[in-house]
Amino acid sequence: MSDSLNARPRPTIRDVAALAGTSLKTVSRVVNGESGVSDELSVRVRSAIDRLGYRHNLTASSLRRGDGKTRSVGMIASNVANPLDAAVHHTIEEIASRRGVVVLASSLDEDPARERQLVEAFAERRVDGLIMMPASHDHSYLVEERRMGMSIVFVDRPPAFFDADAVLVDNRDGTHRGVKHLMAHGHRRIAFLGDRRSIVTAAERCRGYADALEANGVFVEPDLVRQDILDSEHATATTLDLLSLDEPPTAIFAAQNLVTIGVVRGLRAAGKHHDIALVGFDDVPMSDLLDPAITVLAQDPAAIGRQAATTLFARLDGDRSPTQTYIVPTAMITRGSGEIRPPR
Amino acid sequence: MSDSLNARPRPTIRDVAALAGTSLKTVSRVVNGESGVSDELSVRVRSAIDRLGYRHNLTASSLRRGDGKTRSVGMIASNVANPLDAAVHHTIEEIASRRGVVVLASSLDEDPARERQLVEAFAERRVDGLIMMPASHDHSYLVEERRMGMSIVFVDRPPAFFDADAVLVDNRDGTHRGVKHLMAHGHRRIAFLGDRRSIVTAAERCRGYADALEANGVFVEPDLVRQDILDSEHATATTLDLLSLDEPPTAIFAAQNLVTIGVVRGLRAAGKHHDIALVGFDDVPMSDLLDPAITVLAQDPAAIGRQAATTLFARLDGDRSPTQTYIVPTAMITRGSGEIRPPR
DNA sequence: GCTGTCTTTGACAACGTTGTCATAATTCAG
DNA sequence: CTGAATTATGACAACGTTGTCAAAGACAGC
Repeated sequence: MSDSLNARPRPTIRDVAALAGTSLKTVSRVVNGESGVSDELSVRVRSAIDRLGYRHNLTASSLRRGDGKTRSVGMIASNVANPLDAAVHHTIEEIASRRGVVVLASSLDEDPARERQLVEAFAERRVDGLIMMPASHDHSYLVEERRMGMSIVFVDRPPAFFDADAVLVDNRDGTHRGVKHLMAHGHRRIAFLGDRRSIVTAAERCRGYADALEANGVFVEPDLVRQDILDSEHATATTLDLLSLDEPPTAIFAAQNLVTIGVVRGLRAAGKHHDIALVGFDDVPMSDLLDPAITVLAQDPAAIGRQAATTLFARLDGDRSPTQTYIVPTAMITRGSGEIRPPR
Repeated sequence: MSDSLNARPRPTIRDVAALAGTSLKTVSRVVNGESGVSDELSVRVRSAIDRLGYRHNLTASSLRRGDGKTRSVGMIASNVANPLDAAVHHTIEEIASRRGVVVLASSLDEDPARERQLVEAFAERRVDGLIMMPASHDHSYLVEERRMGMSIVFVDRPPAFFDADAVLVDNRDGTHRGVKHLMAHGHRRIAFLGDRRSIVTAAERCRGYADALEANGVFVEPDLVRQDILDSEHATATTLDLLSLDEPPTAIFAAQNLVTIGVVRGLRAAGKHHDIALVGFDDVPMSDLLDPAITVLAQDPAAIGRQAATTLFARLDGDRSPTQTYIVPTAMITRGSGEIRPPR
């Protein structure tokens, strides 16, 4: 690290001006590509910039500028390592970077307290906008933030007690379609394994399950509905438990990707993976290579990210129209596991 | 968006001071938790802060502060949607957030030009440090940045023409061990499928393959070494091509996760997945559920991220010791595909 | 009471930039 | 050649904060 010994402070516009033999303001004009600087002077300034290794200081710039824009947006994800979140992040970041905007990304790991901390951290850095996959159930605290100029778009889960743009997935309808698909293949005893009930999307999916059964005149049997499944292992155990019932289900709907993986493990362990049908919500990587391959309702993370980013930037560009909720449809990918028929 | 109509500007320290009936400086002291403010005044200031919804402005703060720290670090990933990068990102973000530091994350998608753009974008925002998974092959341009105070840690790939801390993976040795494992199971005709040769890690892995063969007195047969594989489909096609040779390989080493997936598809398509052994570099999600399950050399993204973050923060805290390279070992996970024996 | 120390408080400048406005130089119409 | 309009340039204040320093008050020791 020998360089850091002869560390020198970053040159400022002042240093550039001195070297180019001109004033602060002229350098500022060149840096910002404003018109009204003679070619000769402009060249001199630019060469001084190169010689000094000058870097524009956006911190100072955005402080002084009228609009107060920092050219940064925050993304609050459930977990940036989750494949869906990561894919959404990637799309947002790509669109943002085309506009010279950077993305601050943080995970909240289903912790509502952390959500507020992160909003505060981003507010203190004066991000222009926020893309948020929330964990809390009351977003009224954001009213103040927005009044003070922060645009906010919700993704994956809707805002509560707060009016904002949202990009959601057709949880209820998608699940409905998935369960209907199982019924079309002759199933009547269909189990539902879902994530924490407190997560709005999980609850919606459960509702879609009930919708589908009822629409086909089948009663929801409480014993077949298992919610609040926290992880993959829990899903495996629940699957084994379901299989040990006197009248086990002939099909399973797994309402989330980690749950799906756990169910697959459970079915394998019981040697039933070719006998019991399975449809999962969320695509699962490599699932086409399993035997049977898994039928899923796949989300489209690129479409979700794109919609979120374009909505946010439209707001930043001054769009004042009423808030909107966009539903990005899921696509059913039939691969085998969902087409297994029940024994007659 | 009715709020944005009655948008009001963010209150400043000035507004808080006026409401609390005190001076700027006292509010600043309270906000920064400095000592030497009477309890009574401190309470008055805090209540004024709450009433106004005041948010500390870190942009202004870091401009004024002596140390010039922005409490932000940048991460330049190959692709934030790549599971490995995303996991590393998550760990870094967690460690950073414990210190009140935010993480700017961007992808460069193997584009060296973008690498420089991103460094510039981060430099203009005066990030305190940079964690970088580079795409370019000459990092001497970073000398200037570091001299001006930016700490830099390389991850996954080493710096070139630039002395910096690096957190790397035992590509060569890991591959060596994987290929040796195949040889221990009786294989002699082992194919190697690798990523772009221009990527240093890919080249290292290829070298490890050659090492292992030579250490066991087997000549490297050029026909069995396929590099510059760009994606999963390409790997599938290459696998099929290898299988059509007069003397096809009895085992395959896939040097990267997408390649591994492609190879699996190819072996399946040819109905050879139970006959030809396979070891992959990088773990592959769900690979334990495949038949056969896949033997891999797994990286430890959490360990990589932790090492990168702690190294960076040590530098930010003033550590001036000589730069170091940390090697995070890979672990071989034997699951079945790598233990298939050749026909006798 | 007086001196000296310690604590609390605030006035002011400064961080690096850009908005505003004034001035000097140039061009153009008549 | 004059006066007006236009262009190029720079002086200065301001953005919201914190570092520096000085002043005022409280308190102890004599």
